[in-house]
Amino acid sequence: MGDDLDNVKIKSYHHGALREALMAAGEAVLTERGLEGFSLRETARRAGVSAGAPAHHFGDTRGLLTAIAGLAFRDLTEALELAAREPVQSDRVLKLATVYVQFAVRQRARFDLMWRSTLLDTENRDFRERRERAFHVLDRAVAGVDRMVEIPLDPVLAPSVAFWSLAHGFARLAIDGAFGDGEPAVNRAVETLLPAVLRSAGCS
Amino acid sequence: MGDDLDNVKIKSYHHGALREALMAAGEAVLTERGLEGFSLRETARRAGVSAGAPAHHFGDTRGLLTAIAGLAFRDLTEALELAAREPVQSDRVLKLATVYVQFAVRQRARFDLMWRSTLLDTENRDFRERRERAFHVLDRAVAGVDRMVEIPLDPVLAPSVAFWSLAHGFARLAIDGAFGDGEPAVNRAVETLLPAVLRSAGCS
DNA sequence: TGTACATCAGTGAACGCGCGTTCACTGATGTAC
DNA sequence: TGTACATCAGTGAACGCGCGTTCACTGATGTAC
Repeated sequence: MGDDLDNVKIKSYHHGALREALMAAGEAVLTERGLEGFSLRETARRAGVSAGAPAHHFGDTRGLLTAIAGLAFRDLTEALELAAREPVQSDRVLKLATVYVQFAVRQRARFDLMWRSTLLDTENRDFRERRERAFHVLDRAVAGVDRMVEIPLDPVLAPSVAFWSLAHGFARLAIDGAFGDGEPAVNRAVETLLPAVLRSAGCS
Repeated sequence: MGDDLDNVKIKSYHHGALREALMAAGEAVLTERGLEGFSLRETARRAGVSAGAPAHHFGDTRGLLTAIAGLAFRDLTEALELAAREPVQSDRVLKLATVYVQFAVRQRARFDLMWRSTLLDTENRDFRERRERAFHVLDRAVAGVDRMVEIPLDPVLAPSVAFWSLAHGFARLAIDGAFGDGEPAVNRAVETLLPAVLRSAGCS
């Protein structure tokens, strides 16, 4: 049922949009099995394609994972940009942090992947740009000014890096069960503890 | 050379202290290969013992990793306790954060392991106690009071959790290359950026 | 002090597993004339 | 409009790998009498 509609082009030697299909399949595998359980073969299987096919589009596993991580950074940037529109500074910071932490909690495997640099090609231009952009949005929102910085090592960036570290650390601790195991405990932490934490850090 | 001394008891069917030897070997594997590259067989090999031997002491891989993680938490607690002795509040916080971040940076694989709960038996009593104790030391040092809390979800703990998140997030970002790749970049971040970050967060 | 016996802590061989990658191949597509 | 040909995007079988765990076994240790 529904097969007729979905399989209008029942089968053809060439897929047409395999690159996108593989990335989607890869994200599905990540979601279901977690980053530790990821496998290229399983991803190919889900995309309905042989195990050798991905090589044509991504070279190897690292290539595919890097592409997926890049997309995740783009999504995070978009979510942060939306939160950055908040006109009141104190509310903005809380919103920004909440968005960051929610992103991590709700899309755990993708978030894990974004930072597991041993599995990624961190020299990849696209990846680097997208990661950089995420930090810039965050920096602009926190500092209230627009500036161009290559690597966040300048002390001028301290407030932004402080906020970033806080949100990132809270997200990781929540994900990794430091505030209790299971979804309910994690949600409670995000809802009640996170605002208190931001307040006590003088962020609002 | 030296073999005579090291192998006084050249070989005996029973090892005598295999449990400890396996944990040490496991830590060596972690250090050399990283958490992703860990393997039980390799650990047994290094301890000079058959692949089946660890089962007698740890049950399975998870058991061994949990024991190693517990030890890491104990070490972290000790390091934090030392830093907590600092009498001046502002210096204490900076010292505490530095110790936390240095621990993560210098013993990356162990630090990774401590939080990779999918690989650990988080129900293990010893492990839970040691993890809890690390947070307590941190809480006491930051809040300046001694209190008993089970799970850090109470808003009263907000300042401690804020500090914890900040240190944890900074450590992770540094480790994962967000402040630049390679040891020199990471060290520079810890030395110059971290103090600035703490200052801007009103921690000193 | 000696002996029987239970228990403990190892061995080593085998099992089955899924993995990533390679490679000669072939079917489909697009392009030049 | 038709044809030859290059290029592209797949197949599927095979390779070799190291892994964690199991299990019947055996050597060593400790204990009871």
